[in-house]
Amino acid sequence: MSTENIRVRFAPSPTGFLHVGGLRTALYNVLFARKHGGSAVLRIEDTDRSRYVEGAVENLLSTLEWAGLRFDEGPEQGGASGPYVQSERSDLYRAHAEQLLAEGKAYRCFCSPDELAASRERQLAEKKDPTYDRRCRMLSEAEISEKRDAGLPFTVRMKVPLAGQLQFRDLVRGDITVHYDVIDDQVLLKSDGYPTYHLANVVDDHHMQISHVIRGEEWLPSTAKHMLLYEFFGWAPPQFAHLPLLLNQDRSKLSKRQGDVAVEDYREKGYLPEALINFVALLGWNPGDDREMFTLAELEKEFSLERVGKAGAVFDVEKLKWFNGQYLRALPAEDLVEICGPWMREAGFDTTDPARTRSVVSSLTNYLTLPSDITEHLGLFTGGPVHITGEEAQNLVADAPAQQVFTRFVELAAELEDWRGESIKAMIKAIQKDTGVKGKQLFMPLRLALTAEEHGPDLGMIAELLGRDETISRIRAQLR
RNA sequence: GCGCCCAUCGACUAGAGGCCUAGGUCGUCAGCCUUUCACGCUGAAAACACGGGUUCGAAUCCCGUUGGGCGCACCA
Repeated sequence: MSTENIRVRFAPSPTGFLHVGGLRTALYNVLFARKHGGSAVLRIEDTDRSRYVEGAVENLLSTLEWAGLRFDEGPEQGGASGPYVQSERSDLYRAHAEQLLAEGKAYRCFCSPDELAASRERQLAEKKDPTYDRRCRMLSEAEISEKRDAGLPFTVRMKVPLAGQLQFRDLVRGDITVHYDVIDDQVLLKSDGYPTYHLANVVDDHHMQISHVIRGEEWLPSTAKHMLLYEFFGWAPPQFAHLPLLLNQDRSKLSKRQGDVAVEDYREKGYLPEALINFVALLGWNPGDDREMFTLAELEKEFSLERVGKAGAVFDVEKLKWFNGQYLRALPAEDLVEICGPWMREAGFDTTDPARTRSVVSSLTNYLTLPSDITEHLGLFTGGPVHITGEEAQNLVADAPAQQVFTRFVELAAELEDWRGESIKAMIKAIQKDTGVKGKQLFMPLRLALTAEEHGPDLGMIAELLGRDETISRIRAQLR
């Protein structure tokens, strides 16, 4: 593939939060740009005033930054093709609509939204395809002037050829053919003067010199309209690559109501950006071999559109969790402490002693998929009397061998020189020797006495973190 | 309804006519490791939607069927 002047864009509309599908689209765009030494442009598509959401742009930017995706041009960093917010480019779209009007490639439509809606319903009722009947396309000059003089609001529609077909090549799907007779006379300019997506994205992609349009498959059917517009304007179209959709468990387009779809949701739950990126990168793309763990930098080297699949991919949170656990466990201890800290404090755990906090986190690392999971295990190290529930467990602690172990434990623990995991374990070995109790009979009562749980991290570590006094007191509490 | 697109284990996927007794990963199950659990390790079950072609030979090419998705807004 030619590498000169590769320019791609990610063009979200700020209607709320960044969708994970959007994240993947942004990722693939950035990867493609980096791979080919090109530029990644971020463009805000906010031409729908009615869907404006306060703070959505800021949120979008901060989320992309969190994910580690950097753009070369955009509303924040600027660039030679700005402005990068469509609502600030209205004049440009209007001028181009005027040009099409002047050249007879578009026409004014005075039909009101209500009329159109009624017409649509009528057609649906008659089981016909809901298409615009093009009545305003036949308007005479006189009729047009009359309506304009009357101050009737109008939209600008593109004049789609009545017959024939159009073909274009998609980088992931190959040649695609669309017949003109199924394409509506698409509205290009709304009556409020703002452009529709179709006009704005073509005009902007051209003026921003976008070489490759990498976007979701939901745009595939309307790409024909875009190709036609390029033709109308006499511009060379960019290359298109339509990515397979991200799907719910039931294989419908990934949406809310069926789990989290906002990147922010995952961020708040404690997923690491590295894990999300790695996971989402593999939804529709693969390196061609068995590797699965990829950093952003590695992806930038490996990515290619040729290896993007065509079929939709189900967003499987289970695998995302696995990735997150992998990345969490690979983290340096200090980083993990930092990440888990807020969750621990929120759960009421005292993290003022750095060494102790670090030990607690380290002992629990293997139990974590999400950093918040740590709160479920903190009880092991917090004060208070231990309540052993369950008949079997209670019997185990009350049994003679256990009592022997406890007695000896208390004796030795009081004299143990340094209270560390290793030496505590050695001490337990000594207890085994002294009492003759071993294996499960030895360890389980101790574990129960200290934590009331049958499972958990290394006993020596737990005792160390509990501290000598607390450990002894808990064992004493079980003495009969 | 019409149009476009898609179709390999439950999920993500490898596979570009013989290398396929269909490979890897998540999940599931079993074993090992461990005082226990978790982590880790080893192994197992698990898929080419169906029907026709083409070919000496098809998961791979063609056609059809079925299934699924998306689109058909003065939303993007």
